Amino acid sequence: MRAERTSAERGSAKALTPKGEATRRRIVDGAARVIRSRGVAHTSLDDVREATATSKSQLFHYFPEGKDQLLLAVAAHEADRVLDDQRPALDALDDWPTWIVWRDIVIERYRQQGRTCPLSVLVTQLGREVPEVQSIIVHLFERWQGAIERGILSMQAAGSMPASVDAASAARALLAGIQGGVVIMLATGSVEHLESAIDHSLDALRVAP
Amino acid sequence: MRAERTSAERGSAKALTPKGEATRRRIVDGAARVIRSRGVAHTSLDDVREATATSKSQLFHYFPEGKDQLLLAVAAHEADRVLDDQRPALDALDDWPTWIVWRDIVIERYRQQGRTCPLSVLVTQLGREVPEVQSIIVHLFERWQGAIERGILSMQAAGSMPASVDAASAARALLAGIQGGVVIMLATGSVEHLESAIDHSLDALRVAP
DNA sequence: CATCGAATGGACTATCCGGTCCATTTAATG
DNA sequence: CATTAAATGGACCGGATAGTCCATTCGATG
Repeated sequence: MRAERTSAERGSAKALTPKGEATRRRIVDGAARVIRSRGVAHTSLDDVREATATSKSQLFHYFPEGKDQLLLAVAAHEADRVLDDQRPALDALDDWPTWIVWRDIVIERYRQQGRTCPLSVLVTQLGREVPEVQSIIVHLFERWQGAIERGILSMQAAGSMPASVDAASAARALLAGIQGGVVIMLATGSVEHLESAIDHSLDALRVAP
Repeated sequence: MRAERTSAERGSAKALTPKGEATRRRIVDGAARVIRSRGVAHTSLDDVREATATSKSQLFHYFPEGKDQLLLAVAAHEADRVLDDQRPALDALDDWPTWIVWRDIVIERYRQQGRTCPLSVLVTQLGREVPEVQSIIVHLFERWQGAIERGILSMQAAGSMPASVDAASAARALLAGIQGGVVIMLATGSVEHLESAIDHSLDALRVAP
C-alpha cells in the first residue's frame, strides 16, 4: 500500500527488454480500459490480469510497489489522453475558427465520455497519501492552461482579442469553467453547463465591434 | 451492496424513537467526520463504529441496506452543509455588497476545506450503480444555481446588472466556474482559479458605466 | 551450446471488512 | 408490574483480494 520510493515512475525502471516494455504497455492500456468501463472501485488486480492475459507475478514484476503504482501509471496515461484528444487545435489557437473547432472538440469529447471520468475516479481513489497523483493532475492543468494562455496571447498580438484582459487570469477562468462543466456533466449527464462556461469565457474575449 | 429499495432515505424509516434518532444522527455526523479526515476509501464500518461509540448491529439497525445507505446519508448531509455555509448571503443576492460578501464566503470556505472534498470523494466512491447519489448532487446544483439565478434576476430588475445577459446561462457559467475552481484547488491547493472564475463571471455582470 | 537474467505461470497466504445473528438491556405503554 | 418493541453489544462468518513465492520458460550473449 505504502509508496515509499518516490521515483520508480517513468525513467528508473530496471532494464526492460522490448518484450517487457510491450507487456507493461499492455497492462497499463488494459487496466485503463477495464477501469474506464467498470470504475476503479470495482476493478481488482485479477480483473486486470484477466483483461490483459497476464499472470499475477507479471503485474508485480512491472509494478513492484503494487496496485497503487499501477493506478498511478494508468492515471498518467489518462492525463495524456485528455490533451491528446484536443490536438492539434489546442496547440494552434491562433485564429477564431480554430478556437471554435477546439471548443467543439472539447464539448464533443466530454459528451462522448458521458458520466464517467476515469481520471477523477483514479485521483480520488489514490487520495492524498500518494503525492505523485497530484503532480500528474497539476502537470495536466499547467499544460492545458498554458496552451490556452498562449492562444490568448497570440490572438491579442493579432488584435483579435482585447488587449485589456489579463491572459493568465482569463486562461485560469476558462480552465476552471471547463473543469466545472465536466464535473456537473458527471452528475447531470448534460453538457449544458460546459457549453455555457466556455461560451461565456469566449464572449468575454471578443473584441468590441 | 445492492440498493434495491429506492426510498429508505429520509421519511419512511421505521418508527425511530428520540433516542434512536439521536443515535442515527450521531452515526451520520461521526461517519462524515471520519470520512472527511481519512477519505472514504480508507474508512471501514469499524472505523465508524469506533468513532461514534456504537456497535456493528446499530449501524445495520439504522442502515439496514448496509454501507452504501450510510454513505448516501453522509453525502446528503455534506451536500446540505455546502449551501448552509453560504447562507444567508446566498439567499439575498440583491445588491452588489451582498454579492461580494458571498464571493468572499465561497472562496474562504473552500480555502479552509483545503485539499479534501468529502462530497466528490463520496460520489465517486458510490459511483453510478447507486442512482440516488446523483439525485443528491443534481439537487444540490439545482438549488445552488437557482439561488444564483434569482440573484441575477433581482439585480437586473433593479438595473444593477445588464438586462442583455441571459440569467440562466450566466448562472450556469458561474456555477461551473465555481465547481472547476474547487476541482483545481483540490489538486493545486490554491484558490487562484476559483477567484479568477468567480471574478470573471462577476465582471461580465457589471453594467457598463 | 551453455549460461544467466528477464519474463511468465499460478498456487497459496494473510488479512481486511461487510454483513449476519442472537443475546441482552432499555424504555414506553397499559 | 408485565409486556413488547426498540436499542444495543459483540462474537462470528464468508468472501474478496492484495501481495508472496517458487518453479518454469524464454531469449540474448559469449
